[in-house]
Amino acid sequence: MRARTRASNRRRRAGSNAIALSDVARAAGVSTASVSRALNTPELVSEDVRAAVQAAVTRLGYIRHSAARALASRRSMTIGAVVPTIVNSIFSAGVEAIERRLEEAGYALLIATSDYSLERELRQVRILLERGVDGVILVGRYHRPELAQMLHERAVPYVCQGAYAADGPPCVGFDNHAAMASMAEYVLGLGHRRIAMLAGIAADNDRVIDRIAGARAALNRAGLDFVPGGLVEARYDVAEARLAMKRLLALRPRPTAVLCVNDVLALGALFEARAEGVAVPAELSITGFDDFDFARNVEPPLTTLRVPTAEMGRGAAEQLLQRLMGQSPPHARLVPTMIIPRGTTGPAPAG
Amino acid sequence: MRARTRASNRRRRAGSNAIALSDVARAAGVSTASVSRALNTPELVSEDVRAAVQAAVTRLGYIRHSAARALASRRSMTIGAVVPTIVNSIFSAGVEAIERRLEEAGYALLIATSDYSLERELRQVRILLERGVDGVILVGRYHRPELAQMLHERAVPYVCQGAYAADGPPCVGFDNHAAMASMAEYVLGLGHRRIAMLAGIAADNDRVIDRIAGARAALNRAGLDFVPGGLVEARYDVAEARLAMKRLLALRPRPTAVLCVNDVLALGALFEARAEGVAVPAELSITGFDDFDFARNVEPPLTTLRVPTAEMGRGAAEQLLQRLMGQSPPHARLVPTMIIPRGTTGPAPAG
DNA sequence: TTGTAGGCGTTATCAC
DNA sequence: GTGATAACGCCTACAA
Repeated sequence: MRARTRASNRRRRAGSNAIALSDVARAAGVSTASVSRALNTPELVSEDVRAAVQAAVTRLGYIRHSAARALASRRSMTIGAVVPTIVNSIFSAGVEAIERRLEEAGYALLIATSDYSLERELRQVRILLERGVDGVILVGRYHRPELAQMLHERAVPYVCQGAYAADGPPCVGFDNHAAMASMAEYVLGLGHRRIAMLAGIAADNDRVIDRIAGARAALNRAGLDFVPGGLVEARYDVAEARLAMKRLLALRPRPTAVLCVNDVLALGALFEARAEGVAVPAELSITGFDDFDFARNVEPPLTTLRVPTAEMGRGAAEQLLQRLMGQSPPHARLVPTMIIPRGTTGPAPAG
Repeated sequence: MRARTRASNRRRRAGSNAIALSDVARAAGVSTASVSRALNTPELVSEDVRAAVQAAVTRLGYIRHSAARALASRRSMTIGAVVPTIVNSIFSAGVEAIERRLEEAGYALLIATSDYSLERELRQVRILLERGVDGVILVGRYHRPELAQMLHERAVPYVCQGAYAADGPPCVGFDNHAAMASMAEYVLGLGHRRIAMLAGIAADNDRVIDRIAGARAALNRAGLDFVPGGLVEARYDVAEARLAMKRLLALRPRPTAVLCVNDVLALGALFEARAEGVAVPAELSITGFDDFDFARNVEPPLTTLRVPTAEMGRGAAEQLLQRLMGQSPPHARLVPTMIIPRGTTGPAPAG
């Protein structure tokens, strides 16, 4: 019965009809170790072996089994990212940049959404850890304390994106407080004194909290504050933004400027103002935050603050990769932002 | 030397300081098999074992090792999705819906982008296969032939999303040809005769090709065609759309209606028309496709065709999950679309 | 440079 | 219901 070949023997088992590395080894007439080396560290094998393995691989259509690789090498070559949502183009652009960079380095991206909930973020990280990710990318400064602990216990490096903090965990981002403060100052410089703010839901969201605080700080320095009732929150959704904006437009005296926490809200504000017949920027100035695709193309084009989303995503991926390679990149990286004055802001109306 | 405990013994090795299932077994005073069962098929173990294992798991902070599970069970509990890009909210909303459904079922989502290239899509699928995904979700009807072959060889099920075809591989989508034809008919019904089309890049893109063909077929049935020079392509980007729209607006006689292949292009067209002082819809009607967030909120609100993006995503995930569970869901599922008449369309101007 | 062989952490097949 | 134990497919000292 020695006619029973290894192939048939293999096929007998478990229903695995896939080509394994051992099949390649046999076909190439070398050991499995050599195949592994030819594939992973080709510079360590002779030209002959490399060629034979290469030929066998293509002839057999061999595809590596990454679970087995992960188990043996103790690295999954997978990175996990948890973002609030990918439907907001700010995050999706960041994720796409991350994916691109990781792909170049041979890593895959496991994606999860937190829905702006720190609780959910924690759960997602746990799942990612089960999946054996080699690193994690998060958004923002606020996280459940258990999160850092879990990551630390497993020695899984992580990078936070979108908010700069010199002291916290590694990050790539900017100072939300300062950025929004500068926008407030810009509007103050235009002569506005009755200023309101259209914010996102602040709960659990450090970016929103920092931006609100930044704007308020700038106003305070000028001896002002938001107009009474002039700080409203809305979900990141044009319809919600319009509703919230309606409340701001109903204030008397009406604010002459509305600072929005992001561009989606700003467009909602702009649409609502137009629907209500309020002239922008003659009667009312509106500012956005992010500078996404539509910002420069609406009428009038939106004054906003440019955030280098893709650069942050790529930078976060880069930093993680470097850590994974045993390097020690700068702990925190600050990316630049810039106010882009366009058509939705103008001098405060007289009176 | 028998004082050398298993723990220290374990710690000695390979740097793996993670808690393993065997540690849980020891702590709970049961076999590894029982732990595995208590975790995966709790109904097969006694109440005592279940409780002991549960306690040990939480006490030790045990996290399962999915690579090992994948290797042993031959299932990675991971699904791969390849989409053109996630920056377009149509796709990101679909991906988010997919992720949600998969999460409920305990699957993780590996994401990859094709950048609208079938070549790249094929490469990405190969990578996903290396990753051992249990299933794949794709977009559209057009794919490299090698793709189906690879998937078939490995017996990995897949579902295509966003385009309905009764005969091709399993899919969840709608008939792009018919949908765009209905939109063309709607515009014809408004009395328009000089009609143009702002399309996406058609190469490799069945959705775009079908939509163009659908519109043309409807026009043909009315004895018409696009106005000469009235079919232009643009990347899905507001700025590009405006450029393309500029060419359309320069045609003489000017078209009275422009059918856009999606909402992003339609907004670009709308912005450009407004910038050029062309009244919408009095002088020019514009239609979109998708009904994304901004569509109903711009001024005037965009007439478009609603596509149930999230439903398609969820449906695709659902179909894949059913296949994975050995069921045989309907091979192709048609989701409904609907024309949403809003403010950018009106009767053809006289003359 | 190449091969041998042990082990990575689970699951699944057997007996009991 | 429970426990041994052999895979699962690959990597990586270690030896040659």
